[in-house]
Amino acid sequence: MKEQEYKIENIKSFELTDVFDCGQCFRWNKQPDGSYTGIFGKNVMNVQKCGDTVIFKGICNGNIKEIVEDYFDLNRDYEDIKNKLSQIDENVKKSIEYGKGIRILNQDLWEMIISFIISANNNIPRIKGIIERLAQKYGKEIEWKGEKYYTFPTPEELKDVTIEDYRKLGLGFRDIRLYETVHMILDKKIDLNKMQQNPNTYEVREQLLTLSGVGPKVADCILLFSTLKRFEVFPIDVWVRRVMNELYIKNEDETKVNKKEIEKLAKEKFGNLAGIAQQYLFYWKREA
DNA sequence: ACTCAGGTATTAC
DNA sequence: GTAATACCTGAG
Repeated sequence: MKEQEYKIENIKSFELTDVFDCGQCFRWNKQPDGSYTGIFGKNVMNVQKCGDTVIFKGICNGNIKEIVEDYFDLNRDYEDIKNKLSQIDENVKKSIEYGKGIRILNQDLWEMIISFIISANNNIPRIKGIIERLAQKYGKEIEWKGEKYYTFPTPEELKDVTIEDYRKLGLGFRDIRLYETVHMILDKKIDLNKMQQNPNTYEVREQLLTLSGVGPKVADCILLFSTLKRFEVFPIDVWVRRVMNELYIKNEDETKVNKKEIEKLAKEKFGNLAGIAQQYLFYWKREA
């Protein structure tokens, strides 16, 4: 595989920090020069932005233009989405101004399932560390510019990994959950290809919930951030609960806010764009 | 020492 | 059904 490059001029709705630090991905790292380098599938890539020009550079398993357009969701009109959401109210509008460069990546379904199981009751630096060690130990090495990168391990590559092995990687109590889910998928108790084809979000969500370590929040993150791409879901974590309470519900104790109430509110206000709205609100509240 | 972090599974009313 | 409780780990 040789290095390829792809340049887009006058790009809209694309800011590096917004895309990579809004919480949807775990394997992109900021470089000293401000660009980001990451690995997805068998592609190792660096992304830099100068003015309104974005340059994608890396070694790709295919045509870089096609790969980039798919992964970065470039064929979706985020300007239109932002305009629609901005009309809801001033707070949503403000959150969109803050995270105006967000794009929801098309990330591998399997990788998202495993990554978000690891994310439960955990913090981002540690989540990233665990995923990196997992890839380093069980994924395939790819070298680029003298640096080594590791693909996210496939189900097959995790076939013989034991619960103890996971524990050694620092997974903590999530070790058994990961083990069980890996084997449920290997045994085709859940067929990810079929899941990918199923347009019924409710059914897919129910299937995800049968996986060990996958509860409502993790299921919704998988639905939103993977290639399943269901924008109508609304993952509720501590930050989203906080921002929704502050903006709309105004309960004294945010921890006591009912999830059903938040879900209902999100559906009423954001409809089939709830997931994207969630991302702007989450990022705004967490970073700002 | 102690709290906290992208929740989930288990147990108890 | 809904409400409490434990849970690895490591950074602050």
